[in-house]
Amino acid sequence: MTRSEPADYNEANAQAWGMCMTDRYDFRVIEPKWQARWEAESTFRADDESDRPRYYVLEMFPYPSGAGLSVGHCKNYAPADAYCRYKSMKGFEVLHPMGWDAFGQPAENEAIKRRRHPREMVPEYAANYRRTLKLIGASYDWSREINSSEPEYYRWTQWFFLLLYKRGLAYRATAPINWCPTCKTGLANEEVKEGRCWRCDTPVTKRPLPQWYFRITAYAERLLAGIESLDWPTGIKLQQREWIGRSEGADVDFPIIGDPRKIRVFTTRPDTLWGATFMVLAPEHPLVNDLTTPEHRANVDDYIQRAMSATEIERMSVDRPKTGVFTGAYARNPVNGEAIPIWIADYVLMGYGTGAIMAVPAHDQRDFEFARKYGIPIELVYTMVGGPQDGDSMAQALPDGGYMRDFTPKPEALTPKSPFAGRANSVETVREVIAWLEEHGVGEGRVNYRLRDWLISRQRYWGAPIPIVHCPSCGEVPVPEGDLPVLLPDVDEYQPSGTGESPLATIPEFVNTPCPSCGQPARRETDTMGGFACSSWYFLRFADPHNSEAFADRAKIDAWLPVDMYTGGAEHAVMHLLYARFWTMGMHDAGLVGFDEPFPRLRSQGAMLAYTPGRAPRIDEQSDSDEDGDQIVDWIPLKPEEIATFPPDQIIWRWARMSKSKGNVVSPDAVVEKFGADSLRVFEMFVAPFEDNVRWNDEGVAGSLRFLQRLWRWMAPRIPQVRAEAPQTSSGAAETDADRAIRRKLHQTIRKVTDDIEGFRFNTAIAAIMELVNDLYLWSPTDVSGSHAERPANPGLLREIVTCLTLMVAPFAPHLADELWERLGHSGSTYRAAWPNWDPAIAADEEITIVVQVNGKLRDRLSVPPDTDDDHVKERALASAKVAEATAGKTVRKIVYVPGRLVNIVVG
RNA sequence: GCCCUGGUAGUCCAAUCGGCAGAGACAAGCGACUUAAAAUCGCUCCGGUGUGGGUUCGAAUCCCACCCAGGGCACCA
Repeated sequence: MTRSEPADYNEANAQAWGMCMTDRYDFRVIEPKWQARWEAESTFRADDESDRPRYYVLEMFPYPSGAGLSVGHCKNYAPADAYCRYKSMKGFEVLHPMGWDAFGQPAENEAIKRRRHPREMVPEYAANYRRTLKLIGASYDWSREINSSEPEYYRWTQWFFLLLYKRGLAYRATAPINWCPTCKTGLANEEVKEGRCWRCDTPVTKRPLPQWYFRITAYAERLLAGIESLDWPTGIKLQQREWIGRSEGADVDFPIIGDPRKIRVFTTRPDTLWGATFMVLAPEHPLVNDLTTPEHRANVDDYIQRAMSATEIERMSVDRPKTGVFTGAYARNPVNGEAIPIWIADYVLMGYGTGAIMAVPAHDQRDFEFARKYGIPIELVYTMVGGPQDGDSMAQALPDGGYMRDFTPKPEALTPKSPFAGRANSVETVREVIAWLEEHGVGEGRVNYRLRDWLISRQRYWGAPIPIVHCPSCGEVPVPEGDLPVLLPDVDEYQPSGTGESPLATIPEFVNTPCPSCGQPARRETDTMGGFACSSWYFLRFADPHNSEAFADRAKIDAWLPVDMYTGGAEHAVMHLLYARFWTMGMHDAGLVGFDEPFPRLRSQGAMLAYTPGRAPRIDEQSDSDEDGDQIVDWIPLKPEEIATFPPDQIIWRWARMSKSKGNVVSPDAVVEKFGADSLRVFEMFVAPFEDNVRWNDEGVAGSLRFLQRLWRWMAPRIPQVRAEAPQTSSGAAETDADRAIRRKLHQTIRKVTDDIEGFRFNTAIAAIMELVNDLYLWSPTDVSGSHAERPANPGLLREIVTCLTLMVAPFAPHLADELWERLGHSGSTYRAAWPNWDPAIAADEEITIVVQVNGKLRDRLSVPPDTDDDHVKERALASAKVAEATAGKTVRKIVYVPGRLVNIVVG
C-alpha cells in the first residue's frame, strides 16, 4: 500500500548527477527506447523454422478486465518473462505467446454493467492489457496474439466439441444441475465451492434441466495415473487426486421383498455386509416412488419436497442431525437373509455411487447416528477385546480393527455358515469378501470415482454456441464441419433470462435453421459453452495461431508442444488444469497430438496482497452464512467511494488479495512511472519466492531501484574504459589476490544465478547479483560522480566482469541490460546474446573454512586448502588452543569429521 | 472434522545432504560528503529458528504431541 512520500527518485538522482547527466541511470529514457526497439525489430518473434532447440513458456491467459492489469498479475508475468529471456540466452528458440480468455461471464457481466457490447469492449480492454505488458518489458511474440471470442478461434472450439461428440465424449442429458440464481446459469461441479458459486458466492440450488456434458469420467483413471509423472506443485497434484477421488469397493445387489427388482449399492466395505441392518436411498433415487407404500406416501413425498428445496449448503452441512423417512418397503440382506427396512435420507447423494447405500450402523458413524435416532438395530460385524460386544452398549460406530464375529444364519442366507468368522478387519479380508461375492453372484468388485462429468452448457450469451441442431425427425444433428463456425449473433439484448433458457433462444433468426441431415425445419441448440472450453486447447493455437485450415498445423504442434513451463494461479488447480488435461487426452486418442499431458511442468505464483480498508458486517449481512457457526463473514472491504465518509475509527485494515472487486488494486502504470519497469520486475522477483504471497509495499520497489542505480553507477563509468582497451589485453597482466578473489566471486555468482533461475528461485538469484555488486564496490570503489573510477590494472578482468554482469542482470532488468550492452559496443538485444558460462576451476574456493566443534559447540575455525587430507585436518583441530581449552581434563572419545565442513571432537 | 503448506531479526526473506543460524533487502541508528538537505558511500544494531518432548557427536532441517496462520476437501458410502 502506498504510505506517503511521492518523492521523485529519478529527479533526485538527476540532481545528484549534476554534470554527468548523460551517464545517469534514467529509466524514463532507457525503458521506452528499448521497448520501441524490441517492437521495431520483432526481437521476441518465435521462429518456426529455427534450428535452435525449442522452449515453450506459457502463462495462463487472462480475461482482460476493465480494471486493467495489476502489480498482482506481474507476480506471475515478470518471473515468467525473466525465465524466457534466460532460456533464449541459453540458446533456445523461445515461444512466449499471450492471448485473451475473452469469452465467459466476467466479460459478459462487465458488459451488462457498463451497457456496452462485449464485442467492442473486449478488444479495448485487451489493448490496455497489451499496453501494460509492454510497459513492464514482457517479451511476448505479439504476432501470435489470440482472442477466444473471435470466430476464427471459437470455430475450432466448436470443432473440438464435435470431435468429442463424435467420439462419444459429449452428450446431452437431463438431470438436477447446479444452478446459480445470480449468474442465471448452470455450473459444473468444479465451479461450486462450499455450496456456492465460485464467481459470485451465491448459494447454489438444484434444478432439473437438459444440459450438455463432457464425459470426463471416462478418463478418470488416466487423469489420476498421469498425475504421477507431472512436475507440478505437490499441493495441486494432491488436489487433483482428491477431486478425482478414486475408491475401491464393490457393487452389491439387494433383492427387494415383494418386487422382482434389486437395489444396487456401492460400498468400500463389503466385508461389513453382515452388519447391514437397513438401506438408504437418496431422495432422488428412481426407485423411491415405486417402493413407497401407501401409508408412508405422504411422509415420503413431504420429505422429498423439503430435500429438493434445500440449498446445497443446507444439504451438505455435516453437523446437521441426520434425517430420513421409512418407505414402508424391505429388502433382503443377500448374505445373511435378514429383511431390512428401506429408508430415504438426504445424507445419501444421488450423484455418487448408485445413489443408494447399505447402512452398517456398527461400523459407520453416519449410519450409527441414523440408526440410533430411528431405533434401527445395530449389528456388530467385528468385535475387539475390551470393546462393545453388542449394539446396545455402543456410543458411536466402532473404529477399524478387531476380528469378525460368527453369525447364526437364516435359512435365506447365502451360505449355511458364516465363511469369514475370525478374520481380521483388513484390506485383505475386504478383497476376499469381494471375490466371494462375485463367486456367489451377488456383487462384483468396482472402482468408483468422485469425479463427475463436466457440465459444459451455459444459459448465457457470451460464449461459443454449441454446434448442434435439434431436428424433430433426426434428433441431435452435429453441424457439418464446413458450416463452422456457428456464429454468435450480434444482438443488443443478451441479458440472461433466468428461465433456464439461453438468451439465444429468443432470437428466431439464430434458432430456426434447416436440419443439416434432412433439410426439414429444425432448431439450433441455444446453450453456449462455458469459458473453460476455450481455455482447454488455447495452448495449441499459439503454435499456429493464424491457421484457417486447421486448429493448428501438426508439424508446428510437434515442434513446440507440450508446454515446457506453465505458470498460473493455484485457483485453477482443479478446473482449468483438469479440463485441459482431459481435452488433451481426447485429442491424443483422436491422433491429433503426440502427447497426452499438455503441461509437464507447472509452477504456481503467490498472490499479491494489498493493505485494504474494510468494516465489520452489519447484522443483516451475516444472515445467510452462520447457521452452523462456519462461513461467518467478519469483514467486508470498503468501496473506494465509502472510505472518505466512513468513520476512521471503525475501519478495519487487512491484507487482502488484490482484486477489482475489493478496490485495492495497485496499477503497474503508477509504479513504472515512479520507479521504472525494471525496478518493478526486480522487486516482484526479489521480495519472496515465486510461490509465496506478498504484501505490496512501495518501499521495496524503491529498494530495487536503489540496487539498479548502484549497479549502473558502478558499470557506466567503466564501460568507456572497457571499450578503449583491446579485447585481448588480459593475458600478460599480473593477477593480484583481490583480482583473483573478485573473479572467483564472479564465476560463483554465474553458477548460483544459473542454478537459481533453472529452479525458479529468482529471489536468491537476484540476491547473489546484489552480493557481487557489493563486492565490486569494495574491489574497485566508485564515488558519487563516477569520476573516481580508477583505471583498472587488469582490463581483461574488467571486461569479463562488465560483460557477464550485464548479461546476468538481463532477465531481471532487460532495459537496463540492453542499454549497457549497446554501450559496450554490441548491436542488438541481450535477448539473443549468450548466457555466460562459469569455469569450475575459477569458481573453486582456494581455502575452505572448517568448523571445529567440541561436543557440538563451536570452538574454533580452520582455514585449509580444499584438498587437505582428513588426518591433517583432525591434527590441526586438536592442535587448536581454543580446542585444548575446551577439552582440558577430559578424554577424547570420538572425532567426527565431515569432509570440507567440520570437525566435532566428542569428549566426556 | 479430515488433508496439505508454512511459522527463522522490528519487517520481507536466505541457510542445496542433519554440520558456522545470516546471504540479500526493508526499516532504524551512526559516520563521511554537503552551507544545508536529499542522494550517495561506509559502518552499526537486534534474534537463536512457534511451544514441549524425542532421535543424534551435532537439529531451523528428521520423529511425536500441541499452538498459530494460509490453502484445499467436507455426509463420497
